[in-house]
Amino acid sequence: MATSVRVPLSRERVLTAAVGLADAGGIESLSMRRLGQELGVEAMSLYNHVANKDEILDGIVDIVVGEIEIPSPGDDWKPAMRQRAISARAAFTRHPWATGLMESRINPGPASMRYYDSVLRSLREGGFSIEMAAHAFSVIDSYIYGFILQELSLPFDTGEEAAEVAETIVAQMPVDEYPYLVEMAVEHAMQPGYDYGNEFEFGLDLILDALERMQTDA
Amino acid sequence: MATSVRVPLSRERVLTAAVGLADAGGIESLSMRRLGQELGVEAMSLYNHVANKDEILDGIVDIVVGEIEIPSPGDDWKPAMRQRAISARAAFTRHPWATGLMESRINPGPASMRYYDSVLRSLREGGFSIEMAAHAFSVIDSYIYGFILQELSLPFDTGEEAAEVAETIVAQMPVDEYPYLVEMAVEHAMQPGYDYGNEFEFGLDLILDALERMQTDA
DNA sequence: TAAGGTACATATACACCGTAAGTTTGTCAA
DNA sequence: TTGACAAACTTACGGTGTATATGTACCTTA
Repeated sequence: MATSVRVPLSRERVLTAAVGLADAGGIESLSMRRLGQELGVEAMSLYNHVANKDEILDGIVDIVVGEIEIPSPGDDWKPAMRQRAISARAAFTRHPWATGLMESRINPGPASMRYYDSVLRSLREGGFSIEMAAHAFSVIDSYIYGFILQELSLPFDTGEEAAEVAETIVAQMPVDEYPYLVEMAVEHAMQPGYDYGNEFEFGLDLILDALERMQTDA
Repeated sequence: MATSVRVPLSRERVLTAAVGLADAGGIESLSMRRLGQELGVEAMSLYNHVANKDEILDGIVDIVVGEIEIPSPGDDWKPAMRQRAISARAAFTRHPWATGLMESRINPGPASMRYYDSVLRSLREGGFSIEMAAHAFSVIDSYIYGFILQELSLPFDTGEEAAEVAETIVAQMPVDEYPYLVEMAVEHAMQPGYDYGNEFEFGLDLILDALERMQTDA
């Protein structure tokens, strides 16, 4: 009688729906009840496929990390690092909620492991010693996540928006108390064509060039 | 009869207690009810001094930022940036919960404004153009927050702990699947004397040196 | 001294949250 | 047909932020 084909739930379907929910309404809109609803199921049914909500959070972070393009064997380390940085920023921009989750998530999933391993491989094959590879990994990764974190905490998305927001903020800011902040806002952030996102590649290249110099000098 | 002197609640007392609660039990232990309890008051009484919980979160982030040593007028930009980076890391290490809050907090408080302004002043007085100051600010800040974020997401605190954790992780890791991860763990992180925190100054100096070179070359 | 206003603490209530425990249902093998 | 098992559902508990309404203690002014 019931012609509807029962599509069974699965860990994968749960996680995919969770990513969709977080994308649509932010991480705070991801509750077990809403997630169940999204899947046409009661909240408690989800517990047949994941141990608890923490496991869901770990899982969706790993999904986002899995979207980052990883270096292939044989790639030159410098363009490879450049590319993976840009790809990481793109992934976290698509899923802004994932950035804040990084801090609280302890258990790396398989995609994260593969990601880290391929980055280290790229550096080691590029001639970095173990210690220098650790240095390079740390500084590049810190920069990537830090930049994304800062970018996401800005109260605007586009350059035009930035100018508007800056204008209203400056208007109600005690100018003589924060003169350099005002200067930066008025003479830089409020200028036409400004886009904070453009800063990303400046810092990235500064770091990559410095690492390259350090490597060739040694 | 009642000899107890009534100490009235205030926004400041609320925020201070909130910082204490978050320090003691993490940010998820900070609830309005527990906070009221801490202050000997019902949860709803807090709303006479703060608009809502978000305002508390904004407020305690600003308190943490206020603990960062800021450059004084006249300081050389490079040691000033170095010092404020180290001081920022120390502040966020004392209050780890604040790092994750940075992403979700939009409204900078007075301490944050003063902090940003003094950093910009240091760079501008150090000879950076507005554009270069923006570049430098972005790359240094991104690095600082990114590093802290990474450091906090490590599942260990000390070098010895790191070695232990690495050992158990590697033991259950498919070695041939993540060879470079294993190499890094065994030949670096598990070595005596290892401490991820030492990476901080390497990356910091790499960035500061690169900025200095860029400035003198120009 | 009395009256009125203001500031702030409280009490109650609502809609949500994660999840423990127990019960029912759907599906497939014997 | 029966039995077993997986997976869905139901109910319930103790927590969350906060809207609303209700005291209550103090200060100001007459």
